[in-house]
Amino acid sequence: MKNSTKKERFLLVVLKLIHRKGFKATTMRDIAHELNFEVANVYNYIDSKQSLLEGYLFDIQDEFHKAIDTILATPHSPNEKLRLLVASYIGITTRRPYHQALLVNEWRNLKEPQLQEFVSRRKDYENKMRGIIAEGIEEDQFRANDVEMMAQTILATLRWLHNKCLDSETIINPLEIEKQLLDFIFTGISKK
Amino acid sequence: MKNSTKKERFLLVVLKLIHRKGFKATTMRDIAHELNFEVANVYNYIDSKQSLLEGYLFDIQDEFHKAIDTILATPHSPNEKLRLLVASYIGITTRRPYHQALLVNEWRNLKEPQLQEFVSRRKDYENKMRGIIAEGIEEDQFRANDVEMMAQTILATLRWLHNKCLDSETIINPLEIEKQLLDFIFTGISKK
DNA sequence: GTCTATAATTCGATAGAC
DNA sequence: GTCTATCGAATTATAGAC
Repeated sequence: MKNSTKKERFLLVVLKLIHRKGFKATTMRDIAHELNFEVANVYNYIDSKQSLLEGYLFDIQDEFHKAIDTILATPHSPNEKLRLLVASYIGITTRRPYHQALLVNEWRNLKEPQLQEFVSRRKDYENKMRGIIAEGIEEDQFRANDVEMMAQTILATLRWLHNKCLDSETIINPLEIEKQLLDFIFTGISKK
Repeated sequence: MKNSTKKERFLLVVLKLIHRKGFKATTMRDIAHELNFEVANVYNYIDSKQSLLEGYLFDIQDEFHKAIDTILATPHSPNEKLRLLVASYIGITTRRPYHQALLVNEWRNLKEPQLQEFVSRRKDYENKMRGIIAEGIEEDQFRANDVEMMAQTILATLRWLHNKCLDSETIINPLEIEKQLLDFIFTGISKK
């Protein structure tokens, strides 16, 4: 039983290469060299350089969307939903840090109409997150601050995580990260 | 009295163009077209496309370093130093959002040896910030969490700000942002 | 400082043989 | 699926006239 196809191995090797060099700076020749074959062969696996990027980004974006939709479908309190959302975000990031790094760093390299579709879908995600926060404020669980800024600030803390996953020399512990991040988001840095 | 030289106006126009299109995607032809003259003329203002990026990045990076060094030289408590640091970060970002956006989004496009110099200097900044946090933990002002994660998480919330400055249709109020962000960083999202 | 013209290189992608 | 060979376009940068 093989647990990954040839194409899946291709995609992972190239993903790491693109992460290292940046999407624009990674040429088809770089990709071919990394796989020890010629440029023309790359086109056995993909249609174009652009479609390669699109594949990575919409794939990981979908995973984030499925996660938030699952959480929204639960009957939990806003407080608990936000905790679940943070936990799911950390889970995806620790499982697929290279995809997440690409999502954060390279989405600007999409071309129309994919760029607009990507931004629109991201906006959907953020709106759902704002919904949770707004609900929490209504129910007096969260402080009544600017909802948009709250959502973006929390997302900013989460969008940094892939760096820790990829830089860290030791195996990281998602549960430990989850604890620390939830602690920070919900009660801040002050001791009391 | 003119308050900006011809070169300064050139740099600002090009900075906004690069912010809009991305550094790699912005060609010398794009720059020339934006300024209504020919490609060769661009080289009257700059030596190369790379040196243009280096100029922007090290300029704004310097401003951040001067700010943190000024704060470190004060006799304030760690708590107060961190508040001042956040305030200064917000100040720089609201004053120079395009530079800050470039700093966050395009530093990867530096080439060696400038890339290494940039990363090294950024590490210096982060170390100084960790110092403030570690001191605050020692003095029992901050919770004893992972210092590195605390620093990076706070930085992540700050590194998002330029988006708000540049996207917002209304004039933003730095003091209002400062209040909200300090509130979040120090006491989190929870009501109580 | 502005232009035309072009050098020198690199890029993504394809044709066609095996 | 893999190769050689190459196309056509785009790139940064420079030369030299005005």
